[in-house]
Amino acid sequence: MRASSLLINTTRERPAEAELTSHALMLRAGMLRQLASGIFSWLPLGLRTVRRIEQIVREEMNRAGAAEIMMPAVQPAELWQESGRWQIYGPELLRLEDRHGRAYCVGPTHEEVVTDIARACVRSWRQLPCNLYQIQTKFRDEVRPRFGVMRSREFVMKDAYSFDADAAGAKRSYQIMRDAYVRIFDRIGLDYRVVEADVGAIGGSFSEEFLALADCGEAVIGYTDGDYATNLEQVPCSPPAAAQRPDPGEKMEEFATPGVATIDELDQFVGGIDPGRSIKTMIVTGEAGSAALILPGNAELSLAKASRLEQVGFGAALAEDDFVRKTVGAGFGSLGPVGMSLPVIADASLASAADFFCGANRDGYHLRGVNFGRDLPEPRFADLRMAVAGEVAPDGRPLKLRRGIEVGQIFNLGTKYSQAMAARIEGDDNVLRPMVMGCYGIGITRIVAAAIEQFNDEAGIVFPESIAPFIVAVLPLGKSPEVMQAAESLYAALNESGIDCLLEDRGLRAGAAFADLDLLGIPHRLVVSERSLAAGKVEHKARHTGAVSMLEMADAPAQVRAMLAAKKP
RNA sequence: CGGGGUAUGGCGCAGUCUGGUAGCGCGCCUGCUUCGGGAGCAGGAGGUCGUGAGUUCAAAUCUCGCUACCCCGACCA
Repeated sequence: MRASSLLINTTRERPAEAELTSHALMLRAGMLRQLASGIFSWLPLGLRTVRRIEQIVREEMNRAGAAEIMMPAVQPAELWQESGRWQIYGPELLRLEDRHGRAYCVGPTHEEVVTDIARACVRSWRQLPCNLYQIQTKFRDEVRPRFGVMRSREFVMKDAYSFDADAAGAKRSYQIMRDAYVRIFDRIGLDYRVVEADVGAIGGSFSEEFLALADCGEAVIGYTDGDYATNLEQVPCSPPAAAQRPDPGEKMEEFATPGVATIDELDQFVGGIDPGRSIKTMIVTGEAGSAALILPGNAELSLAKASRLEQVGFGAALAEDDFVRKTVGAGFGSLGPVGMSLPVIADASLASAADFFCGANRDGYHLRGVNFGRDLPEPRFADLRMAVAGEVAPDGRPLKLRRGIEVGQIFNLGTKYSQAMAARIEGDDNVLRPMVMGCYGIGITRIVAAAIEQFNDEAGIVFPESIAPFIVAVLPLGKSPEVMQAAESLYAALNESGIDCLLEDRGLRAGAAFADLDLLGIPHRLVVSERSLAAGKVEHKARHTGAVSMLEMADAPAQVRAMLAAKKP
C-alpha cells in the first residue's frame, strides 16, 4: 500500500484522554478514533493489525479442526430466556426492541445461539466432536469503559464452542484448544502466562486464562519460579503453621471506639494491636445467600473463594449498606462475629487466634478479648483470603505476583447450556444425553492494546513482525526521478515476493518521515536516497534493534526475506 | 450508582474569577528558500465557544437545567 492512500494521521502531542501508553500511541499513530464511550472506529493502519491478529487466530483455529461460522450480533430474547440468562445477565446486556415490540439483545457472547445451531444441526454422535468458531463484534455495556480498546464496550472477539458426546471428549477438545491458544500467542510473540482461573458465572468445571504480562493489567497472577501460575484470587493460601490455639487469657469486653471504621483506625485507637489479633468482618451475598466472613485485619478477601462457599454461592459481592444495617443493626466498620445472625465463616489463618479485637455490631463500639468457643460458637473455617507475595505456593516455592491483561480464556463448560436448551444427542447406546460443551474466547482488539503495551519505546510502537500493519516500509528520500523510480521498483519487488510493504510516498521531509515510521512501529525500514543509490545500495534499519546496514539494491527483497525467516522459530 | 473533573477549529491548550473585537502552539492550504531525525520566512483557510433556558444594552465569561466525555471507587461470562 501507499502511505498516501492510508489516511495516515499522526500527532505529536499525547491525547489528553489517554491514560495508558498503548492507548496514547494508538491515537497518536492514527490507528483508532473514539466515537463514544467505549466505542471505536478502526482506521486503516489499526485495522491492518487487527486483521493480522485475526489471520493468525483463524489459521490456528482451522489447524485445530474448528470450523468458522458467523452468528448474528442481534439475538432474540427467547433464546436467552431459554438458557435463563435473560433474567440473570444484568445491565451489561444491551437490550432493545424491534418495531413490533419484540425483545432482542446485542450479543455479549454466543453460547445460546451456537447451542441452538448445534441442537438443530448435529444429528448423530458421529458428527462429534464439533467445534464452531467466529470472529465477530461483541457488545457488553460496561459500567465504566476505560483504557481505550483494553476495556471497551464494543470489541472484536474470537469465540469458539466445542460439542462432545461425553466428558472425556470434552476434555480432549479443551486440550486441543489450549494447544491452539499456546500456538496463537506464541506466534504473536506476546509475553504471557496461562493461569488457572475462576469459572465464574459461565459455569463449568475448569477454566484457564491467558494473560499478557503488563503492569497496567487488571488481573493479578500468582506464580512461582516453577510451573505454578494461577489467578491470584484462586491461589490457595498456605495452611497456617499448626499452632495450638492459646487458652483465652482475657475477658471479653465492649469498649467505645467513636469514629473508628477501619482496622488501621482501630489499631491507632487502641495503640497497636498484634496483627493476628484484629479481625475484620465482611458481609457477603451470593446466589445461595449471605454470610459473615471474618479475616485477619491485614488480609484481603477473595470474592472468588467466597463464591465457592455453599452458604454464599456464585457471584459473591460485598453486601449493600442497607442490607447490613437491617440484618446486623450496625454499619460497616463496627461489624463482628459475636451475636451474628448470619452464618459465620472464618479464614483458616484464624484457627489459632485468641483474645482478638473485632466490631461489636453496634455503631461506635468494638470488642476486645474475644475467643472462639467461649464468646461465640466455634466457626467453620475456610480459605478466604487473597494470598500474598512471599508465602509458600502450592508447589512449595515462594509465591510471586505480577499483573496481566486477559487476552484469552478457555472453559470446560459441561452441560450447562446443552441441558437448559435441550441440545441432546443419542449415543451409540441409544440413550439421549446433553452434549458436553466448551467455550474459548480471544479478545482480538484487546490483543492490539496488550501488544503495544509490551512493545513500545520513546519513539513509539515497536510492532513484532507477526502483527505489524506492514513488515517493511520503503522510504524514498529526495525528489529525483531516479530515487522515486528505484523506490517504486523496490516496492514492487517486495510486494511480489509476498512481503507486506508500505511505500512512504507522501513526500515528507526526512525527519518527519523517520518519526512517523518509528511511531507506527513498522519493523523494517528501507531508505532509498541518491547517496545510497549511487552505490547501488539501499539502507536497512531494524525498528526493534536500531541496527543499520547497507543492502545491495537488487538483492534487498531476498535479504529482507532472509531476515524474516531467521526469526521464525 | 457514589465522588471528582472537563467541554473553545482535526489535535493540545489559554481566555471565564473581574461580561464588551475569540486567541496561541501543532496540523492544514499557497508561495519562496530549504531538504538524512518532526525546517525557515511570508501569506491564508478553518470555530453557532457541548446544549437549552434565563439575567443583561451586551454572555465563551454570570445563573439554572440538561447532555457528553475523562478520572477514582463499586462492578466486570
